[in-house]
Amino acid sequence: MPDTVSTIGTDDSLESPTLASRTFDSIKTDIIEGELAQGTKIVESDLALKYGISRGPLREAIHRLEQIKLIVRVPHAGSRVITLDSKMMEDIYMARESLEGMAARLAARLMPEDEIAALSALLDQHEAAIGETEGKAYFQREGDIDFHYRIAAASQNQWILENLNGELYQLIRMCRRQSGQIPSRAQIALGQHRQIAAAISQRDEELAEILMRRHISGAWNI
Amino acid sequence: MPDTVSTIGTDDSLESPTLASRTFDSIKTDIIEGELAQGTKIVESDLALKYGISRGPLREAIHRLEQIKLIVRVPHAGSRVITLDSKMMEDIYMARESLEGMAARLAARLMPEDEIAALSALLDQHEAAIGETEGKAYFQREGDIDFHYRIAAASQNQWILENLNGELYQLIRMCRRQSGQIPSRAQIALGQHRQIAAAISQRDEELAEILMRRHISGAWNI
DNA sequence: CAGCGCTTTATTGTTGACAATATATCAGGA
DNA sequence: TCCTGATATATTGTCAACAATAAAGCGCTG
Repeated sequence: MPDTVSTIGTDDSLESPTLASRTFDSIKTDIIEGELAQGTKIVESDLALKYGISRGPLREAIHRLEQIKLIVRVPHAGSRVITLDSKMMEDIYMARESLEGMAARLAARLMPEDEIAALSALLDQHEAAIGETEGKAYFQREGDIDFHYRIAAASQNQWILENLNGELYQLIRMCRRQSGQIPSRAQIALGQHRQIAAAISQRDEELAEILMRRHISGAWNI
Repeated sequence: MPDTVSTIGTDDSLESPTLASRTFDSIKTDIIEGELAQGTKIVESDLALKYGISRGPLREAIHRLEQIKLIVRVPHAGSRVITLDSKMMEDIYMARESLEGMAARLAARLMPEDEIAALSALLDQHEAAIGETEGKAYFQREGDIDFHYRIAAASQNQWILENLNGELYQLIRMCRRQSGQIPSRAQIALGQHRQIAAAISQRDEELAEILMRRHISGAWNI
């Protein structure tokens, strides 16, 4: 399942044109992957040394990471890797619920027919993947985000898309990856996805929004 | 109406501890106020000279402004002040609608009784202000945001609060201030605010959310 | 005269040194 | 012993010079 699945859009563009940009990507994955543990103190000189760059670009990378909320920074004192707690995750899931609900509504209004068909095909892929252990792991980790990403993109709302991709999905990925919580609800989630896709296909905005919100709030599962 | 009204929380903290921070605030208000016109090319050396600082902190300020979406920046090419178009404002209002709807729902669940009373008092102030020309101008410009801010704060959802305050309200203020569009619906808006406050007071989450969403989407008026 | 390519210029990206601030260490007194 | 205060250290904030990139200007050729 090569190309239909790589739409995750995390801006991990290979070969960014600027040092700060590349470093930003590196640190970001390091944090999400858990290589840089939660709460770790970030010392600019150390990291600059580690990545073999000067403090200037590194500082820019840190600032961007702060905006993404992967790093918390207090002036003159320093910065630390964020520590996820359940309150924060709850906040994030609620924001996501409302935003993705709206995205689903807009998608029902605006998604082109061919994209709806592609969405359906994606769900077929997922269904095929469930059952195979490898496929299952994939499905529950990254692949599933694809479904949500496509709906966000179909909303044609730049602000919602950027915030979901840029911030919320990152934090959710990080939480997943590190708590190792693999929500074994693949079958249920797939069914809900199918319902949502159906609502979009029928251009039922109201239903699409309700189903998406229920899907997110009810499960804490992407 | 001194202290009950100054809760706008734009982080324009007088005497920020760092140069970059102060410069960020300055440029931000310059852009919102229209002093720096939309689409203006930002030249780092020029601005650094203008504000009497080095390019380092200025760059940090620019990056932060980029995150707030007040500046758009293309690598190696330069940055320009954002130019608001109706599509962007529509996106923003839809995001706001969903986010503030959720905030209203949470506020209905969590807002302490005394804050609800204060909210009511605020609306009384607003009512008194309507009619006086000065008060009217104030009400329709900044004061009204106060109502929405308090609900966002009462949601106790950090993510929603930060995004509303940090980004969305700024852009809306900018749009208002520059298009000079003073929506003369003060009376209607006040009535809707009262309804929302009532729903919160009765702890009716569903209704609070619906009313808030209708208030925002129906009017494009804060 | 239009279009292409080179050279020049302006602007951004990067660097290492310096200044300012906060944290940690340690001595002294209650 | 524990707290208070000053000193020392480490870390961040700021600066000015340097390198790299992209845009502008110019001559050349068809």
